[in-house]
Amino acid sequence: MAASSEKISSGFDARQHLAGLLRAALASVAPGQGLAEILLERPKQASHGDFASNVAMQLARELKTNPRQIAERLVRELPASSALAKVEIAGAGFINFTLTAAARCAVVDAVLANGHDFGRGPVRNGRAARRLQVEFVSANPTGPLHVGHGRGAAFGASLASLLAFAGYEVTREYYVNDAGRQMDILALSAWLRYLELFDEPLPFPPNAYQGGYVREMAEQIRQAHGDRYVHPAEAVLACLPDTDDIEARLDGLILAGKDLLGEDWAYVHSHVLSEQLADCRADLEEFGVHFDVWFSERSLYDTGMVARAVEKLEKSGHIYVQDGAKWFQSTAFGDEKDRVVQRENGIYTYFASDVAYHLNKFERGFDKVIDVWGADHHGYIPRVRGALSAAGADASRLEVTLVQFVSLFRDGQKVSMSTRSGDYVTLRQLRAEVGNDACRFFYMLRKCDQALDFDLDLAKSQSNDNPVYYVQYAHARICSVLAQWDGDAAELAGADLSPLQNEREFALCARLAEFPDLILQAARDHAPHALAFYLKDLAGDFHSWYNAERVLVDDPAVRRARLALALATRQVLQNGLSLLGVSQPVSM
RNA sequence: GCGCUCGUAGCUCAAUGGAUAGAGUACUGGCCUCCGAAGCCAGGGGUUGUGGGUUCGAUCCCCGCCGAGCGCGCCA
Repeated sequence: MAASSEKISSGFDARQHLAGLLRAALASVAPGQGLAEILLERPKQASHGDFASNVAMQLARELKTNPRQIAERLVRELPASSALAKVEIAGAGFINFTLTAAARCAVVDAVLANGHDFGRGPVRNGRAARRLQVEFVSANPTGPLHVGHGRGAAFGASLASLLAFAGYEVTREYYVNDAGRQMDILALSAWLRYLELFDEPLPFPPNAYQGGYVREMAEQIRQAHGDRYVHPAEAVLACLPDTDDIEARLDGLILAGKDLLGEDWAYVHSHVLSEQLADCRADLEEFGVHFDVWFSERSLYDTGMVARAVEKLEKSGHIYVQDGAKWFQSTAFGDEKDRVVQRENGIYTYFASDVAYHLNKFERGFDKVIDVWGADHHGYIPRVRGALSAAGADASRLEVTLVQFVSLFRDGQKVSMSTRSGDYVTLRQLRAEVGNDACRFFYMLRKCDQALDFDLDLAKSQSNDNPVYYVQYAHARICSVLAQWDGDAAELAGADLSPLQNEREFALCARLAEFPDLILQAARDHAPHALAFYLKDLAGDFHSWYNAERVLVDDPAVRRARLALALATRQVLQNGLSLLGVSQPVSM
C-alpha cells in the first residue's frame, strides 16, 4: 500500500484527490469496470463525512455482489492518504470520507491565494462550446419596463455573469423590435397626443398606448418642432375605415398618419423609438444590467437578411403558398401547425425576421445561443427550432430558457397589468421602493420555472427581513472585525490554520470549498438562483460561527487563523454577490 | 379540446436518482458589562396533489387522473 503523502497546499483539490484514490482501488477490485466518472458528493449531513461515493452501489448489478461487500473491498484497497482522517461504509453501501482538519481548512489558503478569481472555471479552449451569447429582456421599446421585464433582466444578467465566471466567453444581447406594428402604434399614440396639444383632439383609441410618457414625448416634439406635424382632426378622421373593429380603426389611423405626415412620419417614429430605447437602457444600467450588443430588427430588413432567410427555407422545400401567403411547414419539425412567413400583402411576419435573426446569431460564430424568454413564448420554440433545422443550421446550438411570470400583489390583491393601458408597476418604481440590491436578490430567490408572486407591501414594509440583508450583513460584520484588528490583510495569506478546530469552523470551510462546484453546476443548469441560495447558506454558516467563537482573541496564532477564515469568507461573499449584481457594503 | 409548465411544512420556497425531504417566515422559549442583536441557540410542525410503473433506491424519470398558470393570429 503506497502511502500518498500529498502535501496539503492551496492547490489541493479534495474531490480530485479522493477520486484518484477510488480509481486506484477500483483498478484492483473491479479491473474490467471502467466507470466513466467517479462522483463524490457532499453529504447533506455532517455525520456522513466530507465526501461520499456511491460507486459500490453502481457496481452492484454488474458485479452481482452486495454493494456493502464491494464497498468493504474498495476501502481495503484504498491507498493511504495523509488527507484522510476516516473512511466509513454506511447505509446501502455509501463510502463516506472524512478529511483531516488540515485538508478541510486548506480551502482558506486557496481562497486567499486566488482572491476574486476563486471559483472561476477553466477557460474553455477545446472543441466544446466556448463562445456563448445570452439574449434577454428584448422588450418592445414602447414604454417603460415593468416588473416582469425586471425578472428577465435580473435573471439574464446573473446567468451571463455566471457563465462568464464559469469560463465561457459571453456576449450579452438585446434584440430591439423596432420594425413592427407596435412601434407604429406608439408613434401614432404620440402623434395623437401631440395633436391634442394643438386643439385638434381626436378620440384616443382604447388600444393605443395610454401611459403618461406618451404625453411627455408629444410635448417634447412640440417643443422641438412646434406645429410642423399638425393636421386638422377632420382630415385624420376622414381616413378612418367605417368599421367597429378597434384594431382595424387603429391601423386606419396609422395609415392616416403616414399619409398626412409623409416623410415626417419617420421622424415621429424614430423620435419615440430612440426616446424609449434610451429610457430602457438607462433603467437597465441603473439596475446593473449591461448589454454588449443592441441588435436592431429593422437592420435585418435593411440588409435583406429576412428575405434571404425565407429564400433559404424555400430552397429547403418547406415553403408553400396558400391563400396568397407563404407558409413554413413547421409541422414537419414537430410544431402544432404551419406558420406564415410572408403575408398576403407581401409583408414578412415577425416569425420571418426572427428566423433571420437566429440564423444571423449562428453566423456570428457563437457555439451556443441562449434565449431568455417569457414563459408565454413557449409555444414559439418548436417553430424557431424547426426553421433553423430546415435552413440547415444545427438547432441544438439554440437553448431557450423560459422565465415564468411575475404577479404583483398590493393590499393582498393581484394587480392587473396591461402594457397598452399604461396601468402597471414599472421596474423603476420597484427599484425605488425596495432598492436595487433587494430587487436583484429577490428575483434570484426563485428558480426561473417557478411563477413569482411579488408582494409589494411585503417588499416595502419588511425590507429589513429581506434575505439580501442577511448576506450583506455577514460581509459588513467581517469588514468591521478586520477594521478593528487593524492589521494587513495581505499577511493573512498562508497563515497557519491548525488552530481551526471546532465543528463550526469546519462547516464554514466546507461551505467555502463548495463554491467552485456550485459555480459550474449553476452555470450548466442555467440556474443562478442556486448561487443566491448558496450565499444565504454561507452567510448562515458564518453568522453561526461568529456568534459562537471570538475572532480577536489574545492568542496570536488562533487570532490569525480565525482572521484568515473570516477574510476568506468575505472573499467568497464578494465573488458571489458581484455575480448577482448585488453590492457588498462595508457597513450598513 | 390540444400543447407547455407548475403542485413539497400554516405561508414563501430549496433539494446533480441517494441516507432521517431542508431553509426562511410565523409561533414558543432562551442569548448582548465581550469583535455589529439586520445576529445566534433550542422546540413543535410533512402520506412531497393523487393512483400506478421503472429502479437496490423516486420530490426528481415514465403513464393516468385532479388542480393552477400560460400558449394555441396572415399580432409582436
